[in-house]
Amino acid sequence: MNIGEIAKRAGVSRSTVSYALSGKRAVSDRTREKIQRVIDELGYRPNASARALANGRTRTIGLVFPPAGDHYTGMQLDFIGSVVEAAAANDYDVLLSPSGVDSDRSFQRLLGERRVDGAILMEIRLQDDRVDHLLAENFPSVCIGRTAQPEGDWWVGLDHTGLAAACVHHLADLGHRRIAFVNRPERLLRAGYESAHRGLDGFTKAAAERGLTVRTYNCGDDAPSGQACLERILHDEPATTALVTLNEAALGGLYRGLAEAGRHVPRDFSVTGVVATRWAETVTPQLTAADVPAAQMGRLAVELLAERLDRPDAPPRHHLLAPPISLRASTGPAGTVAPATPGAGLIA
Amino acid sequence: MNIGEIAKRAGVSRSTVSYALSGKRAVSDRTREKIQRVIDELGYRPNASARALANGRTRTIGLVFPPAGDHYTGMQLDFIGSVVEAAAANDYDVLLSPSGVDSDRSFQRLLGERRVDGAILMEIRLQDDRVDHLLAENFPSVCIGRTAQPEGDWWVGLDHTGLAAACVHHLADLGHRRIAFVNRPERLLRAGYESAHRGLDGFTKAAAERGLTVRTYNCGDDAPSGQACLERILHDEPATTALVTLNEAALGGLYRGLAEAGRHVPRDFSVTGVVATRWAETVTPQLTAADVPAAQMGRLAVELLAERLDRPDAPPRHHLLAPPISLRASTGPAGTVAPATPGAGLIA
DNA sequence: CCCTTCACGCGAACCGGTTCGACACAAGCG
DNA sequence: CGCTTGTGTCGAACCGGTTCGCGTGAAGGG
Repeated sequence: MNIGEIAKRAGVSRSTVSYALSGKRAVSDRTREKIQRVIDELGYRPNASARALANGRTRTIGLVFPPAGDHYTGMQLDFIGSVVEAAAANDYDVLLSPSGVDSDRSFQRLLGERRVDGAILMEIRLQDDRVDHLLAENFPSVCIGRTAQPEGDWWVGLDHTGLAAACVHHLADLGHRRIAFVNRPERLLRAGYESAHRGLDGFTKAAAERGLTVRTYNCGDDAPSGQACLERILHDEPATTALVTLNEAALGGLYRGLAEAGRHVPRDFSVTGVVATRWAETVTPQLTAADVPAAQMGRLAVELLAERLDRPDAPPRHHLLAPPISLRASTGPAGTVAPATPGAGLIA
Repeated sequence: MNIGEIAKRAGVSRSTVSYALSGKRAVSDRTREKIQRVIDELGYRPNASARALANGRTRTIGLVFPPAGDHYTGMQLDFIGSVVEAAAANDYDVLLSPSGVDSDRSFQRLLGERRVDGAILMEIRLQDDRVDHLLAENFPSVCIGRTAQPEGDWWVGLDHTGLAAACVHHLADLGHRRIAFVNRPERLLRAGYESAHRGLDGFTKAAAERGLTVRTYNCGDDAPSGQACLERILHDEPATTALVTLNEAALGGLYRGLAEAGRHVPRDFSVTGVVATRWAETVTPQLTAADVPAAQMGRLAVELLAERLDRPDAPPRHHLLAPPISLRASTGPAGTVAPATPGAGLIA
């Protein structure tokens, strides 16, 4: 079931079969039909490895998606799904690599052994050795996220600074004066995760601008951590009336903490942040949040990469997205009422 | 940067380099070291396509994960993550294919073009043409889930029938007499999705055994659908006091619906089902549920596949898992109190 | 001292495609 | 009729590895 077998049965040479398939040279209708008949009959499909070896293209892209922590977040799932689908639409396969750093074995396999034509990197850090490495080698890649110096690179990014700031302004406009910021885990912040840093920056600056009293927290990527974090927030400053979060995995826990503290959302306490639509709609009340347009970002990343692969010396391109805040049900005016006490939130 | 270049610089033949690397024939220490030095210096890594072509193994496995609907569910994410990690531990890469059926282009690429050594299939249907196809071709594969006739195949499955029944018994033991079943979307049930069918079966039979009054529902894989579904449940039978669900994506919506109907969980209404730990802990109150041990299942699937690849004519193996129900906070005794009225759930 | 044995290395063939140069043949032109 | 042009096909080389058979030289045994 290889090209030689097809050639033999069709009574032509291997090269003619190849040309009939690729169309790169003219083949007479009669010959082509004869070949096609044999191919259909035998269900022949050209071997991908042989083809990749011969023409240097694997038609596979690598998706480097390090686990953010012990597990994956819902947002990562959305990215993966959208990348895979966009890739399939462009006739690319997607190879997954759970690599966090340059030196990971899986990263080496993907790139060093040329298993992929190009790569899409997720979970970008401000200083990212993977990105540096690829840039130095001029290896075709596109980042979902951007480093501290993204100039000259290809990426699709989210304006975390602006989004976090927008959340602050939204709350300030509603009259909130004491708000908390619930970030990703400290480990990720220390590692230099872009969203954690830029989000914190945007939050801090906007809060200063508006003269708000703020505290910032790191919180594990899971519901129990979220609950614990909320308890800490109310313990540190009971007069807090709102929070902004980037941590969608903790969201359920934050809500639970509020419920247990007797704070009714949104009457006694407003919650907002940067969270993908799908997850924002899962909680009760639905979260007013800046959307993370994961599907769009995945698609854009694949399209940029496809372009870069087609024209190896095209100038770098990028997309910086700043989606709007979707107003749902989790924010409201800072009450003129006194800080809630347990039970106060219970009058429907 | 190919093996010939290395050979030239080390002053040996290409075959010697190959043997030095693979260890399949003796190479003198002196020669090996000389070769190794050149390799380290140039950062050489053998080309994966060439290697795959030569020895017929790609060291890549395919993960076929059709989107369950418009999007992916959290459980799928857990499977993907665990498969990727287990594969990396076994020195395999993972190629993703969003194929639902046999004839999908991506499925053809993966298998027909021999991009992968073997495949792991997710989202199995009772009658599944992908599985039939692979079985007929004796293509090395392992299913996460099982078809109606799983004998003779390789799979890792969950005893959905037993788990759904266990949920029913748990609720019946607590005194609930009227319970609802919230299944996956009707489209998936009609398509023959294993979990939807076996879960429904187990639920129905156990309920009959216990003489319960039940209604079953299909529900979209998202929170708004869950909320709508819950409204329908209470509209159809206001005396319903509990529900069992397989639909983790709808869970947030079910809870919201209960809250809006003024039913307090677990005092007025019990909720349980089959849901992965991570997601069960996200909702408030945390869900009492049969765990879906996704990490373990992914790992087992990879291990089975690795075994099958190493020994092509090993007899079929499988694992049927029946995890216990984790008691959390969402179920309680059927109240002797009258059905809740709005507001009644608010006395903390 | 000769013959066997073994360790080590080399060249060639092969995996299954793609692609280039050459060639045969027919058609078109003066 | 000879010459150019164009069309369709073929053979060979190549991509970058792996593997088999063989040759060489040194060591070991009788």
